Amino acid sequence: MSGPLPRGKKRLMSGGRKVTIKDLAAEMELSITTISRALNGYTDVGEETRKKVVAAARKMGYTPNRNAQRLVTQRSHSIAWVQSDDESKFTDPHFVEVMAGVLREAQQSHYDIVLSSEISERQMTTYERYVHDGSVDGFIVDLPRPNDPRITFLLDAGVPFVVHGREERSDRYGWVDVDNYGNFYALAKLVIENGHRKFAFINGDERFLYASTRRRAVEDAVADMGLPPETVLTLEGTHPMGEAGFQLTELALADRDITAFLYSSALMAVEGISAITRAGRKPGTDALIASMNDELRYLNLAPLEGNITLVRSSLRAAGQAMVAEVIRQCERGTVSGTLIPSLFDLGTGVSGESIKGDVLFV
Amino acid sequence: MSGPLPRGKKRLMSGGRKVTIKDLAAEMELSITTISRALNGYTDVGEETRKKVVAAARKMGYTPNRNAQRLVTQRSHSIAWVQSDDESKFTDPHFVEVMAGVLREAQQSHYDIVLSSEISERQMTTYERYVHDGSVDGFIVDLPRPNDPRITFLLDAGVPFVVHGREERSDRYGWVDVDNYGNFYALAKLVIENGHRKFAFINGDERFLYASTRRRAVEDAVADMGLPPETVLTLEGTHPMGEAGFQLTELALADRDITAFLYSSALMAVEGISAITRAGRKPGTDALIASMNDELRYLNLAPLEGNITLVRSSLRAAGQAMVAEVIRQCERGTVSGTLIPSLFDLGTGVSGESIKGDVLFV
DNA sequence: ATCGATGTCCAAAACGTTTTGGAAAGAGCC
DNA sequence: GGCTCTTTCCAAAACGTTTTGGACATCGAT
Repeated sequence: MSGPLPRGKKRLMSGGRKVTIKDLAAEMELSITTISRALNGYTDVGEETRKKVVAAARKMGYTPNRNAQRLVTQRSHSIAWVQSDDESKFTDPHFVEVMAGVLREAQQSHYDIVLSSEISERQMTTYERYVHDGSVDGFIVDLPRPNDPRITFLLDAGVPFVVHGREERSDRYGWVDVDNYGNFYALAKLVIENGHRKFAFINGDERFLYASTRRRAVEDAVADMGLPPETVLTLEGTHPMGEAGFQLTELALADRDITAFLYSSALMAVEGISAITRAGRKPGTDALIASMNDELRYLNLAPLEGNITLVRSSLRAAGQAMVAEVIRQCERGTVSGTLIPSLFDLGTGVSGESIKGDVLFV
Repeated sequence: MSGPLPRGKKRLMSGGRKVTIKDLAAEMELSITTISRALNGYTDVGEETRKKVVAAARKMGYTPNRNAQRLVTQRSHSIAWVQSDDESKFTDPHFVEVMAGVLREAQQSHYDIVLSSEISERQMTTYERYVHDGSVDGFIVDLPRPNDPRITFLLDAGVPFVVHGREERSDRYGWVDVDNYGNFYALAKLVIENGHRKFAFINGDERFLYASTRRRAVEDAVADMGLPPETVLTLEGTHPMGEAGFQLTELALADRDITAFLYSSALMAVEGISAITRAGRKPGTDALIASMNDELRYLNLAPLEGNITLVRSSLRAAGQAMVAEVIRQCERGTVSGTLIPSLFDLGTGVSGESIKGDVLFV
């Protein structure tokens, strides 16, 4: 009992070769032109022939060779996402959340995501290579910094890309962003309006624009409310992890005048809350807690519900929007910005009464 | 003052075309054969010409078209990693840790990682497509289940792949794994040898092999030590997140006979410890805590140091080993398994004395 | 009958590489 | 001078598609 191995679908020609368009053309006694055009839905092939071609293609297990397609069409249907290989950034849980959105949208649009990591110094060479060797059609740029060289390069190269965030040049490129300024201005205002005269702001890494923007927003709010700059104690977490949230909160707790805590990330907020609890204070009543909530799937905020004021925004939605934007640029040539909506969930303030606030939706 | 835009490096020919090997050949008055062979380090081109070719290629900014190379060589230098789109699995922080290793190794070996997510039902179509359209050379298979259809398919297709874990067929494919059985057998034995007669085992999702193997190991250890099965209360976390660690520990705390807690993941352990603390017991003295430690970068275990027995193993190293294995299969045709080492860090037991144990390194 | 549309089909070129199978020139040897 | 061996180069084929620019009927209208 020897012979060819039984396979679910036959996908190989005799000799172990994969089925090509030529095999299909020979089998059907048609030209490869007709096969190609039938499969790609052109109108210049008869309805009956098209059906037969599609059927035969399925039967023989024909799948067009992606690299041949890419070579001739000059489009790869792939998007690059280059990560910096720095410990702090890369293992950030926020990243996974964005990625979930990126991958979902890519899958639905039949694009591939080419992911790579590279140490900062050599990152630009990776971008150059991808631009010039035709392996991707566009780029996703994450966590922009001021005057980000990646943006400079991509703008100059004239290649499609999207940035997760805005800076000076954001009218010239595609971006997806949350209203960092508006959200944190509103949060700081909320804190002050609820009677707090000194509060801590546990921020993210201010080398990144999202964090420096948030600091500016909080400081502006303090100033606009006619309070002195010392009203807010801003502490910078060099990476947005829980660890920093705990330590920085302990630092802030040393100042007994501080009655409210504003966090840049819910990940830091939960750790901060555990520091506050350990210090013998009750979050939500002894201290007002407010935070950005990026909807990290593995972070359970339910136990805190009601005791914390959150401005919720989906990083996953941002990921989806980014891929959609790059694809639009590739296929329609349009460039646009997308603001991801934020939703306010008000919690409780000092001695448990619920927070007053007018901003419910941004 | 009009004219061509100044560029750092000229990479385009007049007309905006990218520099091809033909342009380079024309410029140098050599054949494209010679250019190609010079650039690829063949010995049949003179040393002087090679130097000149390399210099000219750099000067003109020539980068070989990846898709043309792929078409003619029939190798893509890419590896696919298909994720299931299920919430629970995909947002697992352990995944990011593995990915860090995967990307680092891929970058060093000049391979691209093509990442995609797909709902379970349609996952196999994605695999089929990647196998047949030539877009990748091999696959990474994550979190295998018993009789995993992905393994069946890839084995049948005869394409390079590596699995993060072992099952019945693991002598026929490349794998990378930690000694789940050995580690958890040793941990359970340690718990029992230190005098505990009833303990909880907070396991991961037992639909996955790593978790069912761990359960088997723990149960075997209990039996081998001559104790009844009720000695261990195994609780299954449907996903290996903190949340489950908290809730399942609370469940186990209801049984006052339980004096030790064994966790499948440090992520669950920290949450469990917070539940134990909340219940008024002191981890490390009132209760023995033991756990697997996958070295998640964002998880700070320092505060627990000394009070928890950990078996440490790097998921990042596993990621690196996986990529290396797939590449070896592609380039050398060899298939092999790699066991990632584990290190025991002993903590303290009941009333604070340090844990007794003979297994220090697996 | 002729002409222009219309509906189907196809041969050949093109995409940018690598590889195969030599060719040409010189060196060394008898 | 003829022979082989090396060194250095190259023309042409091949990889598997898509696209261009027709060809060839058929059909209606003139």
